[in-house]
Parts: sequence; C-alpha cells; structure tokens
Amino acid sequence: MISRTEELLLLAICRLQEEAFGNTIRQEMEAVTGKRYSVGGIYVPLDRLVKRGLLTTEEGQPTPERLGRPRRRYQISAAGLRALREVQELHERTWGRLPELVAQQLRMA
Amino acid sequence: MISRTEELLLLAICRLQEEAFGNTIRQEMEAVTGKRYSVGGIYVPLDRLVKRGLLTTEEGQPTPERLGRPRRRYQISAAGLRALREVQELHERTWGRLPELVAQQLRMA
DNA sequence: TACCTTTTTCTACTTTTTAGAGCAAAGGCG
DNA sequence: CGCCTTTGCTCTAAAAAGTAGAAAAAGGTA
Repeated sequence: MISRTEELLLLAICRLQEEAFGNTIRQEMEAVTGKRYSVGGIYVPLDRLVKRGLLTTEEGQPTPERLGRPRRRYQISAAGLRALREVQELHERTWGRLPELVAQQLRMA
Repeated sequence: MISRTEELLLLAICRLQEEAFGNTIRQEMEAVTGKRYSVGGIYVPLDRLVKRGLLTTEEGQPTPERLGRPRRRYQISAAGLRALREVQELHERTWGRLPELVAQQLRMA
C-alpha cells in the first residue's frame, strides 16, 4: 500500500498531465495541501516511485526556450494507476461504512 | 496531516464504536486492508494518537464475563474527528479534480 | 572563463512503520 | 497460596519514509 505522500504525488502528476515537472509538482502539492514542501520532500519520494515502477520519467528536450537546467517530466505508469485504484477501493471500504452518527459528527467537526 | 495508518485506525475505531479494543481493531484493520498487522503495528500508532489527543482511552471494566487481562477501549476525540475531516477535504480536492482521461484509465486499471 | 538562473542530486536527520519477544493482569484449580 | 491458562499490552530494535537544505548540474550569456 502506498503512503499518503505517494498518493498525493501520483494524483498531482495525473492532474498536471504534460506539465508534471519537479517544481510544478511541488507547487501543486503546496496548493492542494496548504503546507510547505522542501525540494527533498518532493524528489526523494519521486525517485522512490520511479524506482518502484509507479512512475516513468524522461529528460527535458535539448533546447526549449527556457533558462536553467532542463527539467525532467514525470508520468504515471500502469502500475501507478493500479496503486491508485487500490487506494481508491480501500477508501471506499473504510469511509463508506461509517455509522450514521459518526458521519454526522464529521460534518460538524 | 495524519498518515494513512493513522487514518485507517481512526476510521476502524469509528466503525467499531463500543467494540474498539486493541485486538478487535487489529482484526478490523486486517479485514479492511487484506494485510497482516503485528501487535506493535497497532499499539505503537494507537499510543501516538492518544498522546496527540486524537484518541481517548479507558481501562476495561472490573468484572466482565471474560477471561484474561481486561482490555482497554479506544474512542475518537473531537480533535480526531477534525483530523479525519481534514483528510476528507484533502481527498476531495485531489481525487475530485482528475482529468476525465485519467478517471477512465483508473476504472480500467 | 566566470557567472546567472533553474532544476536536480545528495545526504544527514527525524519520525513512522514493522516485527515480535516477553511481561502484565485476571480467573480457575490443585 | 502457587501455578496454569487465557488474553492483552509494553518495550525495543531495525527498516522505511518523510523532512530539510546544501551542493552539483546544465545551459545561456557577458
């Protein structure tokens, strides 16, 4: 089972589509969670996901109209999609079966 | 932000209601995730949640009709409910905004 | 070449997860 | 009482994940 950080990263990459690079991913993570992420907080788990085969990545193009070091694009793999699917099903099994009383308390919390 | 394990524990305790004890929680976690949990895999994070105030706990009753050491019951606190609520909102922000193409791929994964 | 900008790699540190040995508490019984 | 059975918990060590930021890399440009 992937961790929450891994889930958020995979989802951010899915939402960003063609624009999934280190820094845009970081901005998206900050936007969606409301908390700060350091550089390492993004690249360390990204590398792990690539190593495990849940993400693929490719070097940036030779000469885009951009300053600085070329950026590396990330994409979700078939295994990554399956991992997300698994989380989705777990979410349904857990959140879907809450007693009505608790559901009410949650709405007010 | 609570971790996935913490989320699963809080939810299991909500579902179990009056029956949320160490061992029943462990069984519920195994049932819902399909994977094995060691004793420490339950009590270590439970203790942390109590220490942080997301759970409350009370000693077992003096003389129930049960063998063995009395068990300790867990309950979610107001702070625990708020933490769950936060996760729920994050889930909506992330899963709710997936491009249709990805949503389709997920259904097939 | 030296420097500027942007992005990534590296690495040290903290927290969480994982695993299970062994202790604690209670009742039954010789 | 002392020991056994049953059930539940504490504790600790190791592995994995999360956090933080310095330093390196890759181009472009003066």
